[in-house]
Amino acid sequence: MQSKRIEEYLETILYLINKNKGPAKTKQIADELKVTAPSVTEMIQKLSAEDLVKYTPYYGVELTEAGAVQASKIRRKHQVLEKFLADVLGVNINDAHKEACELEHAVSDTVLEQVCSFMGHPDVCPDGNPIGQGECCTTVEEQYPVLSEMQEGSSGTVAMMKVPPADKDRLTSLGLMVGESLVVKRKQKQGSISVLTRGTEIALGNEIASKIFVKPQIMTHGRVRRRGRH
Amino acid sequence: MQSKRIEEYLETILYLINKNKGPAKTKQIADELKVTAPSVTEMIQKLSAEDLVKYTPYYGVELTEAGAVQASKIRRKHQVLEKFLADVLGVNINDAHKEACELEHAVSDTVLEQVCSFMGHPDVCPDGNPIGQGECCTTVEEQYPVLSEMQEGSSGTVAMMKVPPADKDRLTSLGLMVGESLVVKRKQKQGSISVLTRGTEIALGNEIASKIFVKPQIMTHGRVRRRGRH
DNA sequence: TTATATATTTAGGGGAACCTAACTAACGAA
DNA sequence: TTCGTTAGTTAGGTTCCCCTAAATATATAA
Repeated sequence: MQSKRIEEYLETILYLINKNKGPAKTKQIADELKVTAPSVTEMIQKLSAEDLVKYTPYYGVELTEAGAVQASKIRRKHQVLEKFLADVLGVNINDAHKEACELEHAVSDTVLEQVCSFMGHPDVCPDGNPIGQGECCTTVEEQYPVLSEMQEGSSGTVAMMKVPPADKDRLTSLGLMVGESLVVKRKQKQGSISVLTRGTEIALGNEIASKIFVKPQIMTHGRVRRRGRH
Repeated sequence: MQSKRIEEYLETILYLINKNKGPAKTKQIADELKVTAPSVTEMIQKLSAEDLVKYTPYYGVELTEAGAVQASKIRRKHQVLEKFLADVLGVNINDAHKEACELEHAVSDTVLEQVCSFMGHPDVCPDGNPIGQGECCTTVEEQYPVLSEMQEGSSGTVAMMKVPPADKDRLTSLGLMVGESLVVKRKQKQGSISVLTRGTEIALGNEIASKIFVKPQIMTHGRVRRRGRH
C-alpha cells in the first residue's frame, strides 16, 4: 500500500471528482488538504508518475483505474470507521469524521473487514452516504445461509440483517441483532420460522427471515463451540 | 501531542527500561525499531533537547518525568487497543499487537477512552500484562454507583465489572455484561439484589453486586432514554 | 479587447527521519 | 595490559512532503 499522504490525496481527489462531476482542480485539493497549491502540483506529478492519476496541467486531475481502486478502498475504510465510531462507540458525528480521517490510514485491510463484520456489514454511513461493499460483505451475502434456509435445530450467529431500519430496531429490541447467536427452533408454514436467542423465542415471517444472514455454528462432538464476545 | 515517531521512541524506551531495569541502550532501541544506530543517536538527542529523556552518551537513555508520562500514555493506548482488537474483533494475538502499534498513534485520547469504556475498563491485556488505569477508569470507579448501592426501581447500564474472570463469564452467560442495561428489581436481606436485564431476572449476592459499577440512566418525563448499540 | 484577478506552475529551500561510511569509546579475553 | 570486538557517534547525503516567492497561464469584467 502507498504512503499515508498518497492515500489522503487520492481520497480527496475522488471526493472532488464526484462533487465536480469533472476533474479535481489544484486549488480545491489544496483547500481540502490545507496545503499550498505548489505542494499539490508536486504531489500530483508524483501520483501521475505512479500512474494513479491522469493529470492535464491547467485542466485538472482524474483518477486512473488503479487510482480509483485505491481511492475507493480508502473511502470505504473511512466510512466503515466513521460508522463504527459513531454507532458503536457513540462518538459525535463531527468528531467521528475527523477521527476516521486519521484511522483510515492506520487500520489494515484485515482489521477493517473485522470491524465491518462486527457491525453486520452496514450499508449507510452516519452522514447518509452509502458505504461501498467490501469483500467481507460479499462473502456473507454469497456464502452464508439466510435464516429462512436454515434447518430446524441448527444454530449460528447473526452476520448481517438486510432489513429496513424500522424492522431492524424492532428485532434488536427483541434481542435479535448482529453478533447474537441463535438456534432455529421450528420452521412453520409459509417459510416463517421461530428462533431462540438468549432464552427468548422469536417468530419471524419469511419476508424478514430471508434477509437475515447467519454464520453457521460449527458443531464439535455434538456441542456448540463458543465464540462469544467474552 | 508529539509526532508519531517520537511516541514510538518513547514507548520503546519505556519498554526497554522496564526490561533492563536500567537505561535503554542505543543498540537495543535500534533493534526494536528496526532502524540503524545513528538514527537512534540523532533522535535521542532531539528527545533530550525536548527534555523527554535524560541521555548520557555511552551509558544509555532514561526517561524524564515528562517523558515517562507520555510513554505511559502511549503504552496504555497500545494495550487498550490490543485488548479491543483481540477480544472484541477476534484478531489473533500476534496481529493484534502489530495492528495496535499502528493504531496507537492515530487514536485520539477521547476515542481511546470510549474504546476503554466500551470494554468495561479492562485491567489485563491479552498478553497478560496489566493495563494502566486511565481517567475513564478512575471516573467510573469513583463516581458511578455499584449495583449494591442502587435503589429499587432505578436503572442504568453496566459500566465495569471488577469481579474475577470466572464470575464474569458466568454473569456474561446470564446476560449481565458491560454495556447491558438493567433495572434493579428487589433489594433483599444482606445486601443481595435482583436485577432485570433483557427480560431475565438475575439474583446477585452482595459480594458481587458491590463490584459491578453502573452508569445510572437519566430519566426524562418518567421514561428511560435509550442509548443502545443499535 | 485589454486589464485585472485568479489559478497554476516553476524555482529554490527547509525540516523530519532515515541511511552509509568512517571514526571513537568501552569492554572482555588472552 | 593490550588488542580486538562491539557499541556508539559524527559527517555527509537522501527522500518525502511541505513552504515562499516569482513567473506564467487562464478567466473575467470593463
